Amino acid sequence: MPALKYSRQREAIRHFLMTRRDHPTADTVYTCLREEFPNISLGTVYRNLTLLSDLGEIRRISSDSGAEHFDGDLTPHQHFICSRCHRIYDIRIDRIATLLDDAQKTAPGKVESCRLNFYGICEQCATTSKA
Amino acid sequence: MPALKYSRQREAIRHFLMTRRDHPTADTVYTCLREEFPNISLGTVYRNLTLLSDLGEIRRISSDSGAEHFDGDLTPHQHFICSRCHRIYDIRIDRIATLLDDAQKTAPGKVESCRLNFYGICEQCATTSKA
DNA sequence: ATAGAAACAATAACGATTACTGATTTTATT
DNA sequence: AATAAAATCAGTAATCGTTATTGTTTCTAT
Repeated sequence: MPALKYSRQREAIRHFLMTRRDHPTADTVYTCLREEFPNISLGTVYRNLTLLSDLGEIRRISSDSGAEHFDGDLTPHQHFICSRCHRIYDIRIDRIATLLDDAQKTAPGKVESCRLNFYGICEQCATTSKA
Repeated sequence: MPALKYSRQREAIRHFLMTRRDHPTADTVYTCLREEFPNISLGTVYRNLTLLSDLGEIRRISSDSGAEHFDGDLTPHQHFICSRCHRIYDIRIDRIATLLDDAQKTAPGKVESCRLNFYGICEQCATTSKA
């Protein structure tokens, strides 16, 4: 692990994610940051997103359906993903620790974390489709 | 939903997945089926994998780290994914129904299913890295 | 046997991500 | 403050997984 050197771009990416309640993709981060850094590169965004998530400062959400999403909220929570519009909502479940214990009983290795996504149709899609 | 017409390729793909205990990617399916169908196309494999998972006859596993994996085992189970070698192991957790109920309490929509993956280092990787 | 529809093989196209290159910024040292 | 080494950058090309297209083959119902 090489020493991290400060970079304005990385700080901006981190800050951007912290202030968002949704879960942007790399491309969204890129597009939004171009206002502050008109010639930031998409490669820079990807590199720093990977860096930050390796450091555990942001979370990576594999939402399935194309691109990965990123989450600056590190408090323990899960996601409800709408199967129609693919929006990602935060939800909170207790008992995650118990889940990990349960899994450890039969897992062929040391269980370190879990990822728990729920799927369904969100209220917004449910109401609009009734029309 | 158009009527499904029989195809030898699709049956072979289904059968292949049923007889595997690991969780092959589309590319693995493709490579292995080429022994039986020397000029099967990768597009055919993808199309039928999508078809079968839409029909609910196989499961799609978003393992993160590149390609998607497919699982012919429909019995309720979860996966333990090694963060080092990315192998996917089956594990079984009860209480999934309870989880869905919990999620429904705060979810902004109708919860239909969940995907629960556990992450860690598998025993095989743990022992080999000690060397 | 035959005609229409669905599935096919082959290949091109696509979107997301990574790798490469030479220029710029940061940091440590004078 | 000037400078040198190293990390990071912007820009771009390349890669990878997947999907779409096209003209041919295979099913299935008549």
